[in-house]
Amino acid sequence: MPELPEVETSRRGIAPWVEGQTVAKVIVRDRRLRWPVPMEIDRLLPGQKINSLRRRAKYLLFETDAGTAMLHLGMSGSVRIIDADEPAAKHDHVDVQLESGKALRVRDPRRFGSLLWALDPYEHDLIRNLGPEPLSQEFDGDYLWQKALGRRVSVKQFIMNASVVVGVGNIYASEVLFLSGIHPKRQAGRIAADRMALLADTIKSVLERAIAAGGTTLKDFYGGDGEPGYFQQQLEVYGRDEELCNRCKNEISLIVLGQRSTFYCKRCQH
DNA sequence: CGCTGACCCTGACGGC
DNA sequence: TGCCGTCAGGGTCAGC
Repeated sequence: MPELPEVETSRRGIAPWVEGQTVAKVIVRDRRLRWPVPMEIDRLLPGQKINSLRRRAKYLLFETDAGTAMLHLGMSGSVRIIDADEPAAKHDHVDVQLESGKALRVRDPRRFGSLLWALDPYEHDLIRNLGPEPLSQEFDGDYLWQKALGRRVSVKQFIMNASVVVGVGNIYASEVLFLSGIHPKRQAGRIAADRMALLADTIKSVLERAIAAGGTTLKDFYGGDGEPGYFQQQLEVYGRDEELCNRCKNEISLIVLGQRSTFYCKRCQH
């Protein structure tokens, strides 16, 4: 469910409710996420003030003087702000209660997400070796082109590789390649510099556009379940196999690359 | 080092 | 109504 735009939208939505707040109590109902929720979360977080809520890749970082809680939403995770006494439903695995009387509730049916603890999250094994943020200055066509030198993997798998660039999930990978006119199976190392520049620019603009859209439709962080659907009307190819390409009216194709569904237009992408 | 495929888990959905 | 197979937007890891 959460791609980078949704994680960023979640961050912006909950930040005003948690930043500067002190944690009153932590309730872990189910420790079995991608990795077991470490005891530090229960032991060290209470009493700490959340200095800031940042995002690195798809991790939400709750920074305190004692350390940082790292939350990843995986495939099916979501977070929202609730009244602390609201009854928990199935899959509501963790509550972080705040002194304001509100609580941050983490829900994750498939439990592919994670909640970890680090003294310095930027040195954590899962974050240390990540590629640049797509919306940062250091990510551009030159970087992508350099990074792709000699790489034979498909460009779609290449841009979805978090050590290349973070935050390009399966939906936006297909979208971005369509908008760039690049065939998803094309080998990464066989793309000319000018086309890589277009690809990098398209990644930035699509993610920015999706964040902007998310900001208007994921507004309800108390009651709602955060179901997306907002970008759906703007999708050009994702989930549209056998429908017609908006640009050339040819049928959109579906293939599998790296075990992930991949949508593209045979006529528009080369 | 680069790359591939198995795997983690629950729920939704379509076909019968 | 229920059962079964398939699929899902995340990522790590072992092994070649």
